[in-house]
Amino acid sequence: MDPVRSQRPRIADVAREAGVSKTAVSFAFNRPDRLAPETATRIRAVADHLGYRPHPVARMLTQRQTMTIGVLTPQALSVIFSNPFFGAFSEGVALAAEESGYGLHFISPLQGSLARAMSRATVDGVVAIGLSDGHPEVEQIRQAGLPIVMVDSSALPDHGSIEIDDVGGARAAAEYVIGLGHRDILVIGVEPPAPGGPDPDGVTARRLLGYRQAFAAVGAAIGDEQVMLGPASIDGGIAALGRAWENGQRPTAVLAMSDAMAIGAMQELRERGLEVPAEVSVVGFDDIDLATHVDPPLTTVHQPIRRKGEEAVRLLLSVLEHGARAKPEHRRLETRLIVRRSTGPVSGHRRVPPERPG
Amino acid sequence: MDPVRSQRPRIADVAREAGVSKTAVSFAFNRPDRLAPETATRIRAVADHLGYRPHPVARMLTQRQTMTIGVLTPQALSVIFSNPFFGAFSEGVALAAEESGYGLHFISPLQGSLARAMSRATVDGVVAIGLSDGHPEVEQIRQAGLPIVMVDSSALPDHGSIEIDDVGGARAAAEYVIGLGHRDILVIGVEPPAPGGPDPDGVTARRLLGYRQAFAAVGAAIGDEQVMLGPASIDGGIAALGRAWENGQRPTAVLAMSDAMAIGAMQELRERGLEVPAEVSVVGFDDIDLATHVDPPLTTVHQPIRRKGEEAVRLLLSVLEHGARAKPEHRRLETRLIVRRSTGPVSGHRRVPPERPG
DNA sequence: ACGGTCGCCTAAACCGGTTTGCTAAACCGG
DNA sequence: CCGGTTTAGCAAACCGGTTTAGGCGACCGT
Repeated sequence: MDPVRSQRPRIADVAREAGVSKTAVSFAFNRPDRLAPETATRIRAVADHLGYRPHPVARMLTQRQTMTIGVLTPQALSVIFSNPFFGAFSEGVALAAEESGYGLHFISPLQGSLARAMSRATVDGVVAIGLSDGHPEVEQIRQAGLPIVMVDSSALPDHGSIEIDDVGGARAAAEYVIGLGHRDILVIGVEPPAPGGPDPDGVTARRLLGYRQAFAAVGAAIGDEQVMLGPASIDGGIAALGRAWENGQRPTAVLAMSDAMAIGAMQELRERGLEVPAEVSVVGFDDIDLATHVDPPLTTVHQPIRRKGEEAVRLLLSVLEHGARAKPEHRRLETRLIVRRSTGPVSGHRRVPPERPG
Repeated sequence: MDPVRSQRPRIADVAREAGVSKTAVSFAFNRPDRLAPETATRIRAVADHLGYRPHPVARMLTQRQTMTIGVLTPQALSVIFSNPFFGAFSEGVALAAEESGYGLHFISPLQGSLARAMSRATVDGVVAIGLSDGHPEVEQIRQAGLPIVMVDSSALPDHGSIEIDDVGGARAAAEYVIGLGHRDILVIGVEPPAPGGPDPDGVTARRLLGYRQAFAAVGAAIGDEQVMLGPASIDGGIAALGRAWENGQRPTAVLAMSDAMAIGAMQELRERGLEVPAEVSVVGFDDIDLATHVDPPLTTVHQPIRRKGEEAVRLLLSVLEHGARAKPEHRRLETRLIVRRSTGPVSGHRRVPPERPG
């Protein structure tokens, strides 16, 4: 018949027990200098004895800050965590957040609705990755007055952003295989999150542009049938390469927009009896840790994934601390081609002539 | 001279603007049935026009729930995200959380203090992975009245837990290599998070026990010099194998407690001119996705990583919803050996005789 | 005309803290 | 002994919502 009144001790309980006011208790925790030393000590002792901890939510409410930053992803976390790229990005984010004493809250569509997830989230600011500008949630966030830093989406002028040189990186990759003599190419790309055609401004579009620029420069074109999209995972790469092959594509080089997909493609090539790089060259993108550890080590376009996460957080924190007066910064990080052993000169002969034999 | 009074519209603003009470506005959002339909519509229109969203923190405070679950890790997120195992585990956690409408908050030591991080965190419950029982934070969490589910630590009776059969899995792995004729073994283990000796109850200890049981059954023993610890990553595996080799160990089989480490070990073996599995067999633990994709595909002990995350969350949610009256459940998931191609019979001869030649 | 329902809406209390005046006592120099 | 300054602590307002307990008028049956 006694349902344990008030599970958790409140500040008033401590105050009563210690024979002081709530204010005193609050001071004992937050501004001990405003209390006689021994009073502060005594209050803390009572609090300890009662097992009292200030309720974090109540504290957030009065202080108007949560000491938490949100990581916003347009895709479900359950799919995004399977991409090693995201793991590395999160490392960077976590590093910067932890060292500044901020917690991390991952925000992804709840029951299909990113908006619903956003309105529940208690964060001081948001790092959004891969969220295209048009996305309605961006508007919602701005209305909520939350600072936001966009990663990998072309920037809106009034919030910070971190980008990489996607076009340049892709172009470098393509130029390299062109230099090796390759002209028959297959592009394996990352499917945009929203099923509704590639977002015109997305990563995929920018990298494709880079590839196309390089080929255009030597008078070649990349047709749509040479571009295969899929999810950014090893299995996605396997599937994409498989589909291309079934469609009759017989490239001498594969340009993948993600290392995970490149690794899948290599594996599927081997499965089909093709040697990498002797018969087919493969280039990835991202330079995830794994890229050096596969066999053969993957030629790929390096981007500073962890640093991207770190800088995004630092940009956000600078806005949080200096108020919105710091005008939004747009930072672009470099990419560079890393040549390893998954690429080689085009072989003089084709084992399986693509057209009529003889 | 007008610093934008009240950045964000409050419920009182909406009430005034719509000419109703705060209560009515609240009802318009939460219990429209208690209002005349057209009143509710009008209020919502006004709210919309003002760009009003209920403040999530205030809402949390009155409803006494945050709709958020915490994932507690004793290590910094910046190190833990580099382990593919954790990515897969998070996938499972995210899947179950998202489908129930819960958000995810990752809790890791802030500036070195897990306790500080915990007291800031606004969550309804906690899934703790790899937190040994003795950890003082467990006590803190209980005092805070937060439900908790422990993953991979031997259970305290009064909260739920998810475990796997570490001992059995390790024993199966060891028995298998014993059956292949191997007697010269190297164990590569996961270094416990806290630098202070292996926790006697941790995963590492349990798996080691399994290995030892199997070898004891054939009258062999695994000496301490045959056990090498390191961080659970590819590089950790490389380093561990390297160190063992420098110490003069010449095993014919390597038992690793993590696939990432096993992959690193394989790579380092190849680096040193040894063939896997012809000259040295390698067994992993976990069966991460990558295990099928390396060359050769890795023989390993499978554990249902994603399901572990899912079930932990479901256990937690059932406590959250049925109150603490549901008595804590302890669930143990199965492990099983998956034989792939990184293991083979011990070769009859040693290329490099370990002792005096001839 | 009257008591009883019902439908719609509100005032006030509450969630659990922090913060802003303010008061009363102690201290201090002259 | 007196006016002024510190010091220690308090009451009350506030953060931004939700929820309880009614109030009030319209409608209804008699």
